[in-house]
Amino acid sequence: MGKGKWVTMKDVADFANVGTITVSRVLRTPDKVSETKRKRVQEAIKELGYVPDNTAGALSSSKSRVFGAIVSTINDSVFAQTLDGLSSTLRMAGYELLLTSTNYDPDVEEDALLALLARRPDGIVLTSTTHTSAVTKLLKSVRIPVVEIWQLPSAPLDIAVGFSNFQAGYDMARHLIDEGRKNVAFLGGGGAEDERGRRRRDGYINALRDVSKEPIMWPDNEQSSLYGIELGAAFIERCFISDPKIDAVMCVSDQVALGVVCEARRCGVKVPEDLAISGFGGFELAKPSGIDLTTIAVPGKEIGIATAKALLDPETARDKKVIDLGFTLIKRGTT
Amino acid sequence: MGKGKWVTMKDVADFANVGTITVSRVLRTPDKVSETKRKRVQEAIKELGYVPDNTAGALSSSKSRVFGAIVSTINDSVFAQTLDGLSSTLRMAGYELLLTSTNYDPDVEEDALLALLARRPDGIVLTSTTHTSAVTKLLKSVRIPVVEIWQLPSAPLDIAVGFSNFQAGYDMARHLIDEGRKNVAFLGGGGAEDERGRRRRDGYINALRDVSKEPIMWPDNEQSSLYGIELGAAFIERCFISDPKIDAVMCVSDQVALGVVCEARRCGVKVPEDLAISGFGGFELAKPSGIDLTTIAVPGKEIGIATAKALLDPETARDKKVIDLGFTLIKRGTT
DNA sequence: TCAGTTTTTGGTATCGATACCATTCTTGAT
DNA sequence: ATCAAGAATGGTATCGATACCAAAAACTGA
Repeated sequence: MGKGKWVTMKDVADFANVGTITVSRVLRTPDKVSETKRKRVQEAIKELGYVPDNTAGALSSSKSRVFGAIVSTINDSVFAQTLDGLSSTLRMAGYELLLTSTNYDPDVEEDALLALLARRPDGIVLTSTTHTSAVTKLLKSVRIPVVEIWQLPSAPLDIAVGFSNFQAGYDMARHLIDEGRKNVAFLGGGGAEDERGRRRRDGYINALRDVSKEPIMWPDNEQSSLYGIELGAAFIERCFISDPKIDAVMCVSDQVALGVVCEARRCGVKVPEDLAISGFGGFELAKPSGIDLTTIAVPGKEIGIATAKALLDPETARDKKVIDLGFTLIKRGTT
Repeated sequence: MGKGKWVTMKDVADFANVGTITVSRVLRTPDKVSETKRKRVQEAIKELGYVPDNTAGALSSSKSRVFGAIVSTINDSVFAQTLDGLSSTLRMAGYELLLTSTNYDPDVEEDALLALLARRPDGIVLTSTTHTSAVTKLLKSVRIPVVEIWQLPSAPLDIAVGFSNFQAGYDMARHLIDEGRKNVAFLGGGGAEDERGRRRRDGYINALRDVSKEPIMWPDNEQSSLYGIELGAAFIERCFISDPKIDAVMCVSDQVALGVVCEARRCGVKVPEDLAISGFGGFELAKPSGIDLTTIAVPGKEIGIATAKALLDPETARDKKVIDLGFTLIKRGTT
């Protein structure tokens, strides 16, 4: 009890007058132990304040009961939902999550992966779908489930959980066109670091081509340092004002759309009469927020939960390989 | 090379014709090995694709090179910044982060802590400062650094890194009063789950008392299910309109403030003439966003970095025990 | 009652690294 | 040339659990 060292399984076994293996069984397969001994052991555990040592267990069973995740950034509310769903589902099953972020740097991904593998995780989650060749090679050589999430890759390494960003972009563009908009612009998504946003933009481009329209994209300069709300605000002033034929803008994210909506209100632009606005992400900008934004709701938490299930039961998940959870286009007041 | 089993240190040693311990030293203390052997070992490592097994290392050295973090929720952009800073700083030092979220449930915290301790982390990070007695007892008995972050506790268990929410609330209230506002309201922060918000509200209450004013708090009903932007939007309609003497509102968060600003614009309320608005959090609602919100910027990332340093060098950190990183009141256009 | 199962239990080897100690090899000073 | 001090290297025990196998106990049906 806190002599500076941890209580070991042997201490518990001696205290309860059983073999160590019996203690182990009480913890892992309680129904294989007689009730008498089970109770005695459980009391001993409580009495001594025993906390099992998983590192030792991992070594001998080669099951770490830990999963590793490499995310581009934690700093994104939709990723965060996924992590929340993932981590809580895993913990209920007795697993933990080892988390690393790369800040969108593929070289970091390689380092991070090596560091994770050194912990011998029972599975790996990746949010990026483009990897260096070293990463791909490593992932193919390990015999653990690898789940790529969010963006569905064309050729999954193992299992993929997510939805099609391309389709999301396509559907939203079609929605705006179907609403009678003549000149639909796309705002954001040009940055090299945002692969998912680019896919949505590709979907938009294809939708416009399908109705023989030329896409209008802003900012055209890929170097633009604006993002989020600021980008949305800048759009009104620097693009919409100077190009008044635009009657709808499809934003790469809800954040951006929020900026557009607020700035439009400030400048007296009527929404949706003068300008229809749509976002992407779908979180808390519904009617009661006063924004009432048309958007695409993404199953962030569901992706986390489905990923956890795939990790815990990879065989079943591999039957499908690609688990498409879809998305929901929510029409609200801004279109 | 992927026969289904991992390459072990012994394989590398045999390949390079050295003892296993030499391989170990090449990885951990390279300058204690002669250059000849070091190079030979490094080549062998690359050749065989050796990835060290940290679970084994942790067992024999009783250093896991993993830190555990228990956060209330990942789903909060300011926490996320901290996690980003924490995780990247730790990884540069060769450590990883084991992450668990409690969803604000103290009972979950206890479970999560036990699960973490089973992994024998080298240190623990907690975002909550109120713990069950079982948790406190456990944390006191372990001989590893425990860092409580964000809200500075009055009696830290070990080390604390953060800032004073009370002071932040106090300072912002004083700012509004100094700007000549007569009736400053506080919006949000009543919920039992949001301890930090409550502290800010306490600071606000004290500031008003100091100038002999009665605090105005909304929603008074603690059960209100509104939060975030929606709460902000609701304030205008349900509180401000019916109580026009209010000339300033101090919001518990930037999210809430954003809702107020947008809804105020929509309803034609002049900001800041009719209503001054302030937020809390300080992220990307500056001038270019079109919102230009007065707020308190919180050193989210710095907290993460300082926490990492404290974990890596607890002795130095314990000299201070409480590391107050402060905050910055940023006056902008809404006040 | 007894052989044949099934259930419960424990002993011992093992996982893959590091700690500790002992040994060998350098190096430099005398 | 010799010895002492220090650097480099390796052998073996060890960390704390689980796997595997074997033994003991309990149960079954004829």
